[in-house]
Amino acid sequence: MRTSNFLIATVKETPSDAEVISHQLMLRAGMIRKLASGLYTWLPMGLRVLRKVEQIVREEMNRAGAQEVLMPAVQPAELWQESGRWEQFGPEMLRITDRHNREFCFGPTHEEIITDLIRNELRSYKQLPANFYQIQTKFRDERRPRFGVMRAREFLMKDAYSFHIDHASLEQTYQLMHDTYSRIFSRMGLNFRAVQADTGAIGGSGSQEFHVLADSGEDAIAFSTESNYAANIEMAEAVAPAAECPAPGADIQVIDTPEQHSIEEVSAFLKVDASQTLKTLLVHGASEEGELEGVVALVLRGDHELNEIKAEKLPQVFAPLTFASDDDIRAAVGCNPGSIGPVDIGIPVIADRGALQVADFVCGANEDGKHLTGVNWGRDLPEPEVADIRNVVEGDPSPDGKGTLTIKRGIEVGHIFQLGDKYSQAMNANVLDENGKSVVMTMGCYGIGVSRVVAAAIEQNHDERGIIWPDAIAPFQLALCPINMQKSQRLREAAEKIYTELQAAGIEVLFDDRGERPGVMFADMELIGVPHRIVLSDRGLDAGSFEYKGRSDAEKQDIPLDSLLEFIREKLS
RNA sequence: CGGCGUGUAGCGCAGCCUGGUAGCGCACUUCCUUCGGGAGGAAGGGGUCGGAGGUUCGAAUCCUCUCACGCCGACCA
Repeated sequence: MRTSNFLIATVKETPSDAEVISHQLMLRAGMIRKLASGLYTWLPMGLRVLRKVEQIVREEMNRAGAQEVLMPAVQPAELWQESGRWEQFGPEMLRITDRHNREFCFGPTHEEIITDLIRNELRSYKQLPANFYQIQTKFRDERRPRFGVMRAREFLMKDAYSFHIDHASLEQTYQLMHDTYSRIFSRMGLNFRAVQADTGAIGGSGSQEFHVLADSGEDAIAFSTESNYAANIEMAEAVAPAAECPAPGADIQVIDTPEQHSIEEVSAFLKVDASQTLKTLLVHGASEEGELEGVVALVLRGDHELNEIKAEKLPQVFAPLTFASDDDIRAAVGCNPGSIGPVDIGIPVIADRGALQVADFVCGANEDGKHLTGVNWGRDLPEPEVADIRNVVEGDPSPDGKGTLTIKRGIEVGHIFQLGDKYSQAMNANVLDENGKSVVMTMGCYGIGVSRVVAAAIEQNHDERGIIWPDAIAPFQLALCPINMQKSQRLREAAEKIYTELQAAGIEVLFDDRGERPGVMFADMELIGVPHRIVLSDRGLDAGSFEYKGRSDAEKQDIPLDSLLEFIREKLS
C-alpha cells in the first residue's frame, strides 16, 4: 500500500476528551473517529487491525470445529419475551419500534436468536455437539461509555453458542473453547490470563474470563502467589481466617463523635485502626418471593469493601442491589448515615466473615453523633448471620489454600460460559436422544470483544512515541521510507523496485511515497506502530545498504541491499 | 441516574468576568528556500461562537430554556 493512496490521518495533538492511552493513540494514529458517545467510525488504518484480530479469531474458531453464521443485529421482541429477558434486561437494551408498531431491539447478545434457529434446525442427538459463531456488531446502551472502543456502545463481538446432549459434552467443548481462546490471545502476542468469573446477566453455571493484563484495566483480578488460582475480584472468595476471634477485653461504651461520619474520620478521631471498626451498610431487602421488602444491614470490617456481586446473591438482599436512601435509613434505624451500627439495630444483620473476627470493635450507636467502643459479638449483641460479602484484598489467603493473593488489573477481552439449559429450557430447544425421547439441549456460550482487543493490545504495547503492534495484528508489517525520493530518480527507482519485490514476497508494506521530510515519516510510522521499518537513501545506495529498525529496537542497523528480502523474511518469521 | 464541567475553523485553545471589527497555534492551499527526527518565510482559504428564546441601540460575552459531549460518583454509614 502506498501512503499516497491510503488515509494517513495522524494528528499531533491529543484530543482533549480521550482519557486512556489506547483511546488517545487510536485517535492520534488515525484509526478511529468518534461519531457520538460510544459510537466510532473505523478509518482504514484502524479497520486493518480490526480485520486482523477478526481473522485470527475466525481461523481458530474454524480450527476448533465451530461453524460461522451471521445473525441479524435487529431482533424481534417476541423471542426475548419468550426467554423472559425482555423485561429483565433493563435500559442497556436499545429498543426500537418499526412502522407497524412492532417492537424490536438492537441485539446486545444473541442467545435467543441462536436458540430459536437451532430448535428449528436440529432434531437429533446425532447432530450434536454443534458450535456456531458469528463476528457481528452488538449494541449495549452503556450507562457511561468511555475509553473509546474499550467501552463503546456499539462494538464488534465474536459470539459462539454450543449445543449438547448432556453436560459432559458441554464440558468438553467448554474446555476446547478455553484452549482455543488461549491460542487466539497467544497468537495476538498478548499477555493474558484466564480467571474464574461471575456469570452476570447471561446466566448459567461455570464461567471464565480472559483478561489482558494492563494497569488501566477496569477489572481487578486476584492471583495466588503459590498456585495458578486466578479469579475476578467479583468472584474471589474471602476465606475465613483460621484464628478464633479474640476474647473481649474491654467494656462497651458510648462515645460522643460529633460530625464524625466516615470510617476514616471515626478511626482518626478515636485513634484506632480502621480494622478495629465495623461499618454497617443498609441495602434494600427481599422477601422470600424476591420482592422488595424492608432494609437489611450488612456489616464489614472498617477497612474492607463490600462486594456487591456477592451481596446481591444473598436471598435476603434485593437484586439488583441498591443502597437504602437517607430517608430509608432514618425510618429504619432512627439516625443518619454515619452513625449506624449492628447493636440493637432492629433489622436483619448479615456480617462478613472478617467482621466476626474483631473483638472490642468500634461501630455506630444508631444515634446521631455517637459511636460505641469495646463492642463484642455474642456478649453485646447476638452472633449475626455470616456470609462472604467483601472484596478480597492483597495478602488474603488464596481460596485454594495455597499461598496468598495479589491483585492486578485486567481488561476483559473474552468470556466463556457453561449456560446449561437456561435458554433451551425456556425456549423449548429439544432433540430426540437415542431412545427417541425428547431432551432439552445443554448450551455453552463464548464471547470475544473483537474491537476491545484492539484497544487492549495498545494498552499493553505502546511507548511515548506511539503504538507498538505485535506483528500478528499490525496494520502493516513493514514501513518503507525513502528519503528525498522526489529529488533522486535513482532512489525512486530503487524504492519502487524494492516495494514491488516485498509485495511479491507477500509482505504487507506501507510505502511512504508522500515525499514528506524524514522526521514526519518516522514520527507517523512510529505513532501508527508499524513493527518494522526500512529507510532508503542516496547515501545508502552509494554504500550498497539500507537501514533497518524494529519499532522497539534501540538502534538502527545498516544491512547490505542485496540481502534485503532474506533479512526481512528472517525478521518477520 | 446524581454531581461537576465543557461546547468559539478539521484539531488544540484564548476571548466571556467588565456587551461594541471573532482571534492564536497546528492542519489545509499557492510560491520561495530547506531536506536524516514532526523545517523557515511570504501570501491565502476556512466560523449559523451547540440550538432556541429573551434583555439591549448593539450579544460569543448578560438571562432563561434546551441539546450534545466529557469527567467524577453511584462504597455512605
